[in-house]
Amino acid sequence: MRRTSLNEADCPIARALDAVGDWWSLLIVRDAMFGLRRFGEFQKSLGMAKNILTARLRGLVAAGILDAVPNGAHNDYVLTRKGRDLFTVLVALRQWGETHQFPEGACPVELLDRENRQPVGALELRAADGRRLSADDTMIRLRN
Amino acid sequence: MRRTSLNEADCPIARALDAVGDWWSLLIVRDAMFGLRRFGEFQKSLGMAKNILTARLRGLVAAGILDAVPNGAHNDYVLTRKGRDLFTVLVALRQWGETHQFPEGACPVELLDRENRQPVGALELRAADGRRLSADDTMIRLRN
DNA sequence: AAGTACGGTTTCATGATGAAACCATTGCAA
DNA sequence: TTGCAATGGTTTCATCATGAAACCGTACTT
Repeated sequence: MRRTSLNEADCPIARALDAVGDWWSLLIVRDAMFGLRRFGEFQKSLGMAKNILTARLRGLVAAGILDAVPNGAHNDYVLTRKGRDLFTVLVALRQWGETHQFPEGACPVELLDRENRQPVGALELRAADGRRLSADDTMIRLRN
Repeated sequence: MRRTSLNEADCPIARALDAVGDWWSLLIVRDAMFGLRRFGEFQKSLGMAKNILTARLRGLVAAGILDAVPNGAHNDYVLTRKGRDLFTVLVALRQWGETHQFPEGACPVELLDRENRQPVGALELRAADGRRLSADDTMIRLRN
């Protein structure tokens, strides 16, 4: 996959990208979250080369993001807890893409609250005491 | 950069990844958000090849994520609004990396609320009416 | 028994990446 | 003013990753 490995990095962002920072992995996770599970479904949805898909699926399984569960002759690829926890990352990318990669209001896909079919709100970062935080309100600290 | 282009995709996640889905871009943005702005600072921080850094900086400028502002003989690379809005994406990756790519509590870097120096809370997704939402509470819809 | 769909693997050409060398400009010092 | 080093790149080239296509084995259909 990647030439230089970041899985020893101190930064959790770097380590996260080491697992899912390539061109395809997050799209596979997106499709898995939508319900796809078969090799052919992913391949058709993503239009990617089959050998690359094989490599990515193996990588995601090795990373503990997908489980390969035997089903008949072949495997179903289903998200683990770790994989499902990428939901927030996907939502963040989605919301950024909606507002910055489409003309105003032109994004044809919406993420809705299932209960009342309304668009969801923007992801929010809050302090322990509940205040909303922006980038400037935060800082990085190295532990000990 | 990428062999197959996703900038025509309907999915905002795909479009987002088309801009920042490669190995280095989000790490550059992370560093820029931390305050780095000079070519040499990025190169030293990331340890990446200079020609690749050149290509990535150009790509990020072309995508409107960084501005190249002349400073003396050379450029400073500073985040645009669009680039700063990637903060949420970075926080999502950070939180996922903290919990899943390190042993429990072993992540050496913390994101703090600047005001009271406490760790920030987890990113939250909420419905219009304020309910907290998980993946299962949401659905995708194609507009019209 | 033959055909077809599925889930891959193999092969090969080509594009992206990375290391190293190279170069131009600026700042500084002798 | 000349020389030298630091900065910010660009060029070159070897190597790795990607992608298209062909191929293959198994299972299910007819």
